[in-house]
Amino acid sequence: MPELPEVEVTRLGLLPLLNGLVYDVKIRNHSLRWPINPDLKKILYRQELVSLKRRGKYLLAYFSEGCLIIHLGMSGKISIVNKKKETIKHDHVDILFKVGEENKILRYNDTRRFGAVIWTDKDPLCHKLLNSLGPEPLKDEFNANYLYEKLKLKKQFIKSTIMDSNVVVGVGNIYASESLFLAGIKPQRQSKKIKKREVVELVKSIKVVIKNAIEKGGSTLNDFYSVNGQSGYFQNDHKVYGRESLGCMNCNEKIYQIKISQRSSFYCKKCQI
DNA sequence: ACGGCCTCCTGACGGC
DNA sequence: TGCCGTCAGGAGGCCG
Repeated sequence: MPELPEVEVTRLGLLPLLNGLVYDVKIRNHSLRWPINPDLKKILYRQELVSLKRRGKYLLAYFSEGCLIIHLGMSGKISIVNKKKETIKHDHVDILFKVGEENKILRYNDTRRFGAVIWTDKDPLCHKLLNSLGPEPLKDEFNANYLYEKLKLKKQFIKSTIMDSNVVVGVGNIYASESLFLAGIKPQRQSKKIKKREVVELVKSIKVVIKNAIEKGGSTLNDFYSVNGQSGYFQNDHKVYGRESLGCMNCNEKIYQIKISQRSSFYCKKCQI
């Protein structure tokens, strides 16, 4: 599920845990992408959750003495539950908080276990997983001049480049196809051959696509508490992703599906040059 | 340094 | 019904 918008929606959903004190940690399965620190319970005990930030698709839970870096991988979900809620398959981690008079549990579920829960007592932005990340797509540092300079050096396909988190964070497989469609650029164009005026469109498109998705996700934020963190933005709204052999929403020509670096990519041969 | 490929893992789905 | 291949929203790591 999680592309950047989903992670941002998750972050917002966790805000009610702020200022909570950890009184227990339960780890049912340590083997995520990297093994969870076996001392995590000892480490987090009595620490306060001070702030919740996001960098790309990484969720940063700052505690009094360090930071928990959480990545949702392909199938990770976080929800807030209470003690009565029974665990289901793949509920790997619970962090139990006392927030004011209430007990609240942060529950991490991840079917495929490509996600990560990493403790660091240093600045998480200096962690090797985060220290070379590119700009956030919605910030001004991500602009046409910046991207054009990056693309100038790149031989790879444009779709691969915009999905490279060292170029810009948060553009996943869906939004890469969607942004390129909106910008009128074929996913298999060589990056260095994209004209400046096309880069201007591409940057605009990425910002629009990401912003829309966050808004959609935000509109289902109420579900966060009641169900299990899943939000509803994901379903429709895709102009090309998953629409192979259907009619293009602009011109009605058929949408093609190709593989680029093993990932499905969708585009319209007529609308994208 | 770069880019392309493989990999981790579970589950859903389609074809035979 | 079952078995097998393929595919899935990520991204680090390895190799040429």
